[in-house]
Amino acid sequence: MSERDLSPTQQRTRAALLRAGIEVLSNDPSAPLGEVASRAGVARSTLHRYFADKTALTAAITEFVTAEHDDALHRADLTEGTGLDALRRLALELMDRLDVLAWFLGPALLVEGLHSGSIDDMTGEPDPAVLDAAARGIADGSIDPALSPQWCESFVWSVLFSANHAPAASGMTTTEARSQAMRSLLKALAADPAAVR
Amino acid sequence: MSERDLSPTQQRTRAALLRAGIEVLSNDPSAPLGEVASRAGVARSTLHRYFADKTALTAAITEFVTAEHDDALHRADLTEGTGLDALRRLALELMDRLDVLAWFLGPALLVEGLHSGSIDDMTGEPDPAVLDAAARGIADGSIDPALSPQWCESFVWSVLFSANHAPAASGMTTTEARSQAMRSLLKALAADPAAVR
DNA sequence: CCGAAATGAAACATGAGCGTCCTAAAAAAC
DNA sequence: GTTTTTTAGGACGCTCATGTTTCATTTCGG
Repeated sequence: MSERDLSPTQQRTRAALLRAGIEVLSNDPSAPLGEVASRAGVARSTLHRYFADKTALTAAITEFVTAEHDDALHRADLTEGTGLDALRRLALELMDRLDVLAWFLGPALLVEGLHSGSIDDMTGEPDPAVLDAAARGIADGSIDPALSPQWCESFVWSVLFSANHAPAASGMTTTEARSQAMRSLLKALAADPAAVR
Repeated sequence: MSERDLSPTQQRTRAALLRAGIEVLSNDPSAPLGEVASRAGVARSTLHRYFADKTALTAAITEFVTAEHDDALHRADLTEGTGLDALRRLALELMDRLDVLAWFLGPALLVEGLHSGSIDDMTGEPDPAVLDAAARGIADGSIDPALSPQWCESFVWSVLFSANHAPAASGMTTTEARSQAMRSLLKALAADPAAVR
């Protein structure tokens, strides 16, 4: 009861609402629903016709973003090549979806809107595939053995966060931020940082 | 009208409220004020006696955290030594204050609670002293010339963010996270990453 | 121990966002 | 061009956090 069984028209408005929800709620999780609606170019009542609750909206958004994340994970093909190369491909894929994945960098880290609003629930998403790739990288000598797989994953997201906010915060362009982010990421993770072109 | 002219008793409750405010509101900026009060072990009316508005509370918190940040900046003595060493000292000082500086890593980045709640207001705090140190590091050959000063600063905060959340997200200890964070930071920024012990 | 200061607890009015519902208008499908 | 679908634009009651006020109680200072 989430996506199919919708007319083409409905699918587009639904998609617009999800996009708007990500844009608005990523910057201010407590923003009124009316703001999401107007951002989507839609009346508040219409939003409510597609998503009953605010929780229903956030759940749908999370589902949507998760799908995008899974797609990135799939295309990165983490089981291929050295561990470092896998994480490099992953970071590149994730960067191409930063506008959507901002959802994971904003409210999801703090509120984790799905279930509860409680404090200290498991923030972020420790993905086993990423942990495996990092562990493999440490084993195959491509990733710095002084780093733990958990840190590697956390660090990847940290760099993505910076790459996403740096353009707005300081005055650098998106491409500048991304290239420097990739360089910083690889140098930090590599067992042999000098080999980073 | 902010801190002095307070009895010792009042100073302690005020400090407790600020601490509680940081703890609670950093994780959920839209948390009820009653939650802040109870966290401080104080009645909601008492909180309101110290801070009229919610904006007054957040402003006082920001002032308090900013003071702590300035102190870290002072102790780091950014004008001393190479640029990379300066940033290293800065990161260490900031890490010792992560519990307080979490305020800058959470709501302040998104809501920037002081003035408006609008979107795309200047997120974060581009500090000229840090930019200068980074620029000096690039000039003196200690910092990777492929990185811009703006990115260096953004990256420092990014790593701090990760060091703060990694323990909760994955299962690593605080000391693990901090040591790996420092290593990652230095390797990424250094012009000669191999020289990082 | 006693006056002053500080707090706890509760009641209260207010406003904002939410969720529901309804009707006329617009847009799409045929 | 007509029918069906989808939307806009409200009105409405509800909940909840907020901010204010008052009064009894506790704690502090000398």
